[in-house]
Amino acid sequence: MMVIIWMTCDILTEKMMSIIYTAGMGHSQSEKEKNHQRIVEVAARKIRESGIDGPGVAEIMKEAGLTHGGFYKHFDSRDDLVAEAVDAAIEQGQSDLFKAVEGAADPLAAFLEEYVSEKHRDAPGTGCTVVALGADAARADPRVRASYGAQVEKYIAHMEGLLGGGEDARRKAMAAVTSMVGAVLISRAIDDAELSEEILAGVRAEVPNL
Amino acid sequence: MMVIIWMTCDILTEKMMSIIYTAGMGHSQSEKEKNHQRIVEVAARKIRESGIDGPGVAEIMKEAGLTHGGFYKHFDSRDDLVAEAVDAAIEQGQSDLFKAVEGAADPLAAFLEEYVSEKHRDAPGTGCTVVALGADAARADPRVRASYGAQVEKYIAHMEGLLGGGEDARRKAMAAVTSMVGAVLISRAIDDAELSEEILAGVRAEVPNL
DNA sequence: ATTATCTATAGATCTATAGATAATGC
DNA sequence: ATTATCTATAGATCTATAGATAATGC
Repeated sequence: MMVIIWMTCDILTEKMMSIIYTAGMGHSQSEKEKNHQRIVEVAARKIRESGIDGPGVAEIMKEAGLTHGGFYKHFDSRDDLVAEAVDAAIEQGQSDLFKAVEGAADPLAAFLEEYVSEKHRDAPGTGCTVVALGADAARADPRVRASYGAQVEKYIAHMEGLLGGGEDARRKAMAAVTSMVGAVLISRAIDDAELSEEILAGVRAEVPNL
Repeated sequence: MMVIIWMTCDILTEKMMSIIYTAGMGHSQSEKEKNHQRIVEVAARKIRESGIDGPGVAEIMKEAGLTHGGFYKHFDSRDDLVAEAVDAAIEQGQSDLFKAVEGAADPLAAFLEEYVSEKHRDAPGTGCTVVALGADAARADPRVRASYGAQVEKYIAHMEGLLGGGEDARRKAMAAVTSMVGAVLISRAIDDAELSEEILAGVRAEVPNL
């Protein structure tokens, strides 16, 4: 999408010209970096929505405002994009989550309300990658599996802190994380809206009792 | 695969001829039913291993000992096969699970040891469909989502019984089922073998404390 | 005659590449 | 001159179909 801004002043500096032209054509190095980042961001959303094999290269490029032929000047292969996109998806999903709960009076309750929610269920494209990749991750590139594993470990450590010490806090944290991930996964899959909500509410209520 | 048995006796009855021929050629109605069932069974395993979109029609037919052209005399579309295969996968996975734990002294412990196990983790093709379809189910045909939801409800009801009554038994059962599903899902995806086993062991140990 | 399966292929994908085009940056 | 992107296409899929072949079953 190219937006042309007509200016009433008579002089366009070289810099301004450059920005306007490259916004549409994109042949400078700084534009390439922005394009690269946009491709990754589009892919990070679409693979969470449609699975790792879901979106094609042409579809991703089109949504990033480019044609599919240019893709291979940015990435050696589709798998390379996926590896980058999974990392971006993990980072964005975690960052949004932590931002939403920071400073909460009851951090555990806030974390559960944010994660085990209908809002999260209905927005896989911007949500947690551990849920969204589901069974895909087990069949994916080693890089994807490594990133996935690191993120799971991070969630467990975070939950261990929220559940407040104790001898078997780590074990409880693993039960909590698996339950939260399972709840969002299942709530997305089932067609019975009532059961879907009941499962989310049930897990939100039970995890603090672990 | 066609096995021809050479017999030393001189007389082959019509019935015997029929069996030998149709085993290879398969043009009788009873053979068609067997072929249909074999296609469904192969698909039920392969979609749990590779996802709903994973195996192609040709690949499934080949593994069932047929050529891909004949597929559409058995099913109107690939989606129709998937809907049937998901039901078969759910039935087989549940049946194997319940058979393995029936008559156990401690039914809850037996259920957990069977489900939240490395054996289950390493055999998705014959395991629980709720885990194996993961995020695929959310994007699938309404028939698949309906079957998936019914199976989740069945697991919750079963777990409610195992956790032994109580006021919030159903809520605890939902936490238990989501944790079990999440644990097997995550244990399959991560590349760190130690963490994978730790998560399974942790959930096995914590679910009875719910 | 009917039908279950086979061979062959149409038409629609999808990943990746080749060569042209139009910009940047020395 | 270099390079980021574009158009066009090769080659490999995949679903679905058409018509031939070889069996069943009246």
